[in-house]
Amino acid sequence: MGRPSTPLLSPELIAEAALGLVDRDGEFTVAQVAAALKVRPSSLYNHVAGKAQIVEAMRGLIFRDVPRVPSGADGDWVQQVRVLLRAYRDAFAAHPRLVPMLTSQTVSSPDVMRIYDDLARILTDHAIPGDRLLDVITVLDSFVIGSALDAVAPDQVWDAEHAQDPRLAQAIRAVGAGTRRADRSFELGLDLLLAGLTHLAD
Amino acid sequence: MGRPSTPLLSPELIAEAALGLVDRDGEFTVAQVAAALKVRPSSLYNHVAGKAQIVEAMRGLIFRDVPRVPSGADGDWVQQVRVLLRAYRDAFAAHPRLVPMLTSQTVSSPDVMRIYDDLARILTDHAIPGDRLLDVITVLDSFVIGSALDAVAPDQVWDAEHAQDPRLAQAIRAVGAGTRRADRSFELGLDLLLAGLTHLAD
DNA sequence: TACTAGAAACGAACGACATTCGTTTTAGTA
DNA sequence: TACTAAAACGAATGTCGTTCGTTTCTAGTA
Repeated sequence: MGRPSTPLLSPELIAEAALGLVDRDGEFTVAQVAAALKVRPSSLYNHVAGKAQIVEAMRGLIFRDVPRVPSGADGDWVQQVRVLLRAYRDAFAAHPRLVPMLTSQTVSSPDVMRIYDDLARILTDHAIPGDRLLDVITVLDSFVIGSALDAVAPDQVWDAEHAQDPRLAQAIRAVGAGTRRADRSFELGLDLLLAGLTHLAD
Repeated sequence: MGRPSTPLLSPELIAEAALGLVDRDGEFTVAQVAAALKVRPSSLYNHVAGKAQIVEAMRGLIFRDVPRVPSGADGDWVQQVRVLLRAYRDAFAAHPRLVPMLTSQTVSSPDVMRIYDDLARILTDHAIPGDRLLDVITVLDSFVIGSALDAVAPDQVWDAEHAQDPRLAQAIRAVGAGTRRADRSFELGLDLLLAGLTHLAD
């Protein structure tokens, strides 16, 4: 009992333990996180304010390693945007079951703003008019988040049984497994949006 | 006590009461729903299996009134898709605080599949190749859901204080209030995606 | 070096909440 | 008119997040 010689907990350790549970079970309880860290639930509250804050810490975790796009990055600007959005989306896709939890609260985490900043710089440096900047970023952000949610959806959503239209039912049967399907759709949407952006830049 | 002469409850009444609470508070408890219906919490379980089912009933409620697009609808097919997606998105936007709850579970509600069916029919009837159909629908669906989530986000997300890039910060300050901003972005994304689809149809 | 303040872990307890079960009353039906 | 099932209720239960007082140890200071 009492304070240990070396701390057993930290916000990062708590977030990592919670993320492990979410990846495995799709949910987590404070008691489970405590058990994973060989600690009593009440101990967590010396490091985080509550369960919601643990979720925010997980958000920080998954975006921490999204690489910045340097000012003089190689490739044309469309390619730069493409790479950035892929990295943004991959951060979600690496922890699919976490995504729904991140949609409940919309906190302006610095880790997310950093991505917006890079996006804004690339777009304004290359032909996107300033009065459209925020709308364009919102469109791209919406698509990425929507795609991330789609990747979580079990293929049950695309259950051929529920489709009235026979061509839709057949298309559902023809398509591959979950991850590949979501990947292909994301790339298609990226192509469509970026092609549209080049027209907007003219 | 005992069974009343005329039933006080039904799945629809329960869903409507819950939706009212979600619109007002952004959340709901079973006890609150019961109180709104002048009933004890345990009574609800004679009509719905649990809280998750109440959420699903709310999903059905908001999509129930999305109009079908008839086979011989007027306007070109791009316009038909545009109208359908707007209606789909408006159904979300009418109850913003409900949207995050709908992302947790992904059940194939018939009310949603009906929208997919119409979408599939319009797209295949007009030039979208069958092997791309499901990907296109997924792209459009992802964008709509992402946009719906964006509409919930308080403008705090677009807080100029957190933006490093000065041009982003200025763009944030220049933009209007929440709802109009989300509407404009949705229309822009719609333009971009539909323009891309016409190229895909060639 | 002795002393103090605060950090960190713990145990106990609380309150909110979803859910279950047995009971009671009434509606519908053979 | 009896019987079955529906529908509302009250009580009870288990889970869960969170708070609080206590204990022990670390770090800073006179």
